[in-house]
Parts: sequence; C-alpha cells; structure tokens
Amino acid sequence: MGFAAVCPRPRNAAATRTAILDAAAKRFAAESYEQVGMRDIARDVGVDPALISRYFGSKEELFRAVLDDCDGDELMDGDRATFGERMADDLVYGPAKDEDLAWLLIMLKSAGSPKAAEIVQQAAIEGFYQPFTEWLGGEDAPIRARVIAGILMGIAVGRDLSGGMKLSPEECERMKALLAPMLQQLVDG
Amino acid sequence: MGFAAVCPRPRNAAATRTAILDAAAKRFAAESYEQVGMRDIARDVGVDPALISRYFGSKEELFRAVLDDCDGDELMDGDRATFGERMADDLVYGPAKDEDLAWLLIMLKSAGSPKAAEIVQQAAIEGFYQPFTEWLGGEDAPIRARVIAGILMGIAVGRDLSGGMKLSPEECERMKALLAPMLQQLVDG
DNA sequence: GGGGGTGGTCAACGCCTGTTGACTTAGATG
DNA sequence: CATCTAAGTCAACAGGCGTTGACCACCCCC
Repeated sequence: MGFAAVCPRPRNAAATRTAILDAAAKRFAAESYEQVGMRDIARDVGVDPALISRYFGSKEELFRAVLDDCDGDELMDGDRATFGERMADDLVYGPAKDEDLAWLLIMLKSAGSPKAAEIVQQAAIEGFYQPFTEWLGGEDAPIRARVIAGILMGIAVGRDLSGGMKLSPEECERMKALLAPMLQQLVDG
Repeated sequence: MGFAAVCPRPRNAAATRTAILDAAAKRFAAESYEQVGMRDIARDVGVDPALISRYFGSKEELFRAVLDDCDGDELMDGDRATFGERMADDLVYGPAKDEDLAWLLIMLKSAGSPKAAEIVQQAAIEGFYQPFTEWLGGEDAPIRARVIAGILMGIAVGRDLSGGMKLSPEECERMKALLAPMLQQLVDG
C-alpha cells in the first residue's frame, strides 16, 4: 500500500479522485466510519489529506460517494440456482475475494455510527433491500431479503469475532455445506 | 437517564462501581467501543469522568470488566426445545427485552474496533463459543454454534440497518415463523 | 469535637481528528 | 519561452478524547 514515494502519481484529477474513492471503499469495508481516518486513506493513495476534503467536501460526503459509487448489485448477477453455493463459499473462504460482499461489509461496519447512520440506512434501503427484494420475488420477499442479508452479515461478523478459532479445511467444507442449502432455500422461498 | 442532580448518590464505592459497570454495559451494547465516551458513561451514572479511570484504570480495562461481569449464559438457561422460538421473538420484537442478547450485542458492536479486538475475541471464545458449543453438543457443534451466533448478530444488525423499513405486525409474525424453526433446527442438529 | 482516610470533583494536559486558507508547482497553451 | 490555470502540499486551527495530579468534603473513630 502507498507507493507514493516511488511513483509520484501523474497530475490527473479524475484518476486521483477515483483512486481516493477506491482506497476509501477498501478502508470502509474493513473498518467502521469513525475508525477510518482521512490521513489513512490519503496515505494509501499517496496524497495529502487536505486533498480529500477538497475533492469531496467532507468525510461524510466522501462516505456517501463511496456508497453511491459501488452498489450492491454484485450479489444478483450470478445464477439464481447457485446463489447459496456462491455466498456460502464467499462467507467461509473470504475475505479473499470479498468483492461480492464488499458493499454489504461497508454497511455492516458502519451501521451504528451515528454520523453515518442516516447515510447507511438510505443506501441500504435504496441500493440493496429494495432491488434485492424485487430480485427475490415470491412470497414474503421483504422478510426473506432481510433474513438473507442478516445471515450474510452475521457470519461475516462471526469470522472477525472468533479470530482465534480457526476451522480445519474439512470443517470449512461442512460449514459451507450447512450454509449453502439454508441460503438457497431462502432464495427459492 | 442521569438523576444526579436530584439524588446525589450516597457515598458508597462498591455501589457506584457496579453502577458504572451497568451503565457501561448498556452503552457498549448500543454503540461501539470507540463511540462510547467516558464522559457519556459518567453522565449516565452522575459522576465525574475521572472517577471511572480511577476505579478501572483505563477504558480498555473497563471494557474488559464489563465483559467479565456479564457472561453469555442467558442464552442457555431456557428450555432447549423452545430455543428457536425464544430467540426469534427477541430478534423480531427486540430490543425491548434485550437482556438475553445484550452480551452478544456488545460483541457485535465492538468487533472490529482495533483496541477492543483482542479483548472481544478472547471473551467471545471463552465466554460464549466454548460453553455454547458444549451446550449444543452433537455433530459439528462448533460450526452450528458459529452459524447460530452469526444469525443472531446478523439479524440484529439488519434491524439497525433497515431502520426505515418497518415491518407490519403480521410481517413480524411471519419473520418469526421463518426464523424460529431455522434456529431450532440448528440447535437440534 | 477534631484528625484521617476514603469517595468524589476540578482543571488541565497531550494526543489525535477533520477541516481550512495560503502557498507551491506541474503542465498545457499562446 | 513565458504564462496562467488547475493539482497538490503545507502548516495550523478548533474540538473532542482519555487520562492525570492536585484538590475538596464527607463520615467514621478515638
């Protein structure tokens, strides 16, 4: 992270803007709103912290921009029939390829951060719950959407929480085998 | 909260100590480690912030004391056969009587707060995962414990997250009816 | 009734955070 | 080559945080 010293970054406003957005997204997916510092993001990009405030106005608006930028549609573009399998795999073997869950992780980490709460709620409803509910369809779609989202986030939390209790490879497979049909059943209704 | 002005609290070290512990537990169950301020807790109890540092040494040690004080055994003292029902009820209609889930909520909120991470992990493993796994018993108990804990926390997060999307009373019942057998099946194995 | 020790307060420190305005510099344009 | 705008830096501020040492005040005991 931060190759600023070796590569001084060409003077390109649009590129640095998206670089900031990218770095911020990664940070916000790993830590909560308050924990992510402007100076951290700036260091990742190789830029002065002041520039971020300059481009985005404030930390709050930067956060909003991150949420607007990446939406939660990644969950829904795979095959319906393999949803449970895919998600279970991401959950158990993540966060190696957390791209699918990144958006959900950002919500998760910063839910309950007073300054970010309203932004998160709005983004969660408009950017995730509503489209996901529609994608699900069928009976009690809103409820199933909430339960699925809850499980995805909850297992992700549990991963952080039980850091020391590593599972053996076969246990991972068993956990996956437990989660996949559970999630698939919720998708199918 | 904070009736300090009207009732100046008798001079009793032990009582104020537990009062601080109680107030801190409530705060930590609602907000993350960093968000909870010594001054907030002090205001709740009606006491000077300095006193807390004096009694517990530091914020970190206070947090540890809170986790040591209340353990997660509330989940396991009811009837096994009604576990799913009870938890589903708490999840859907909470946080009115969050006493059962309080301990899990503290973990949830402060998981991923660097300064609290190690404390949380240790407490989670020793105070929850291990006894709960033992209580569960049967095949793949560690995995089932993780999944159950994950679901409980995840649904709790989802409640905060989709603050605007309130469910109708009958939807609440349907969600409960969806969750209860799911959890019960995980308990039964 | 005057010590002494404990329960509690007060003011202040050092640190870290987001933000701002003035400044410097690169890079295209004439 | 000179110039002028946009890209980026720098130093500093105000506010909040946890923590500390010096300071009152109550209450028990002799």
